[in-house]
Amino acid sequence: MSSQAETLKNNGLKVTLPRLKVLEMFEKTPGQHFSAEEVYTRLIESGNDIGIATIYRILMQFADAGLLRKSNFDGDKAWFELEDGEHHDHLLCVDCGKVVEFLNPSIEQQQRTVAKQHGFELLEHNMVLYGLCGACRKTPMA
Amino acid sequence: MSSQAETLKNNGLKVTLPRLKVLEMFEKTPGQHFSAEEVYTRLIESGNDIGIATIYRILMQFADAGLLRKSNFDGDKAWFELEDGEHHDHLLCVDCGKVVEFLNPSIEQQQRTVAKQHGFELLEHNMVLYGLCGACRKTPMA
DNA sequence: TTTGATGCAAATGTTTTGCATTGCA
DNA sequence: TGCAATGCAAAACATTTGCATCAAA
Repeated sequence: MSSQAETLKNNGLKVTLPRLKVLEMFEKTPGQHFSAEEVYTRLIESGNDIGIATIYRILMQFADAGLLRKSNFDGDKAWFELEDGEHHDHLLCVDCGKVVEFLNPSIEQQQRTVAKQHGFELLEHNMVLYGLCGACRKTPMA
Repeated sequence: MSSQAETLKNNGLKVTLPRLKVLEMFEKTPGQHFSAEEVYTRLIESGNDIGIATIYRILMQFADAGLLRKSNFDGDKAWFELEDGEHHDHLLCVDCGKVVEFLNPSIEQQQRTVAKQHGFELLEHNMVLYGLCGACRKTPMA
């Protein structure tokens, strides 16, 4: 049995071809983010016969199972990435779309403090920093 | 001329009835957030004749002009609030939807540091903390 | 075999757009 | 008057869902 099949089983998901293909795609490209549409296009182009609805269902299941992480970079469409077990936030270049993952313990600490100050129990958070990456700062858009 | 008319003019926007009504609605309820649909419903219920498309156009213009601030609490619809000139982030109760605004200089500082470490010029950021407010912690959902 | 997964198409919810009409300056 | 703003309806877009079919256990 493939390692992907093992992963699915361990997460209580029945092993099916579409699920294997989606998981495989993410594991082939560690550290990258994809929208549902992108996952769909890639699989279709790889010769797989799969529907966009199935992609959405699988991505949601994987996110629920903790295999994938779902991010919403503002009002835009949702992006998915492999969950590496380690929480992190995102730094996004508004020019080229480059995404950098980071983890800042000091910020995480302060977030808990802020929540506490307002009587909240912090469950999770979403933080995206928008800026210009080194390359795009040197070559501004025409 | 009304103060709302002044505000519109000062921001390079022609003074029209729909714009006045939208601005007035926000200024009447400081510190509150509304979706486009909510703004629409409120104005209709106040006896105004206005289209949803106009609401969207006006909200976008106001956000561009810096009069309003647009927030996307995850993949959900967009929310708008009066821009008070002071940047702040949001703390949201996942149960009752209560929104608390906060500003934490230490986090803001760390964000700049993180961006710098990765060679980015920080332009802006989006941060939403999700949790349970005091009231909802005491009376968990059935 | 039997239940759950899939694919398709249609429905949904939010937001945007084309276009004829209206209304500020 | 003239051009921008509006209202309506339709389009666009991401996402979800109903349902008949298919496939994994």
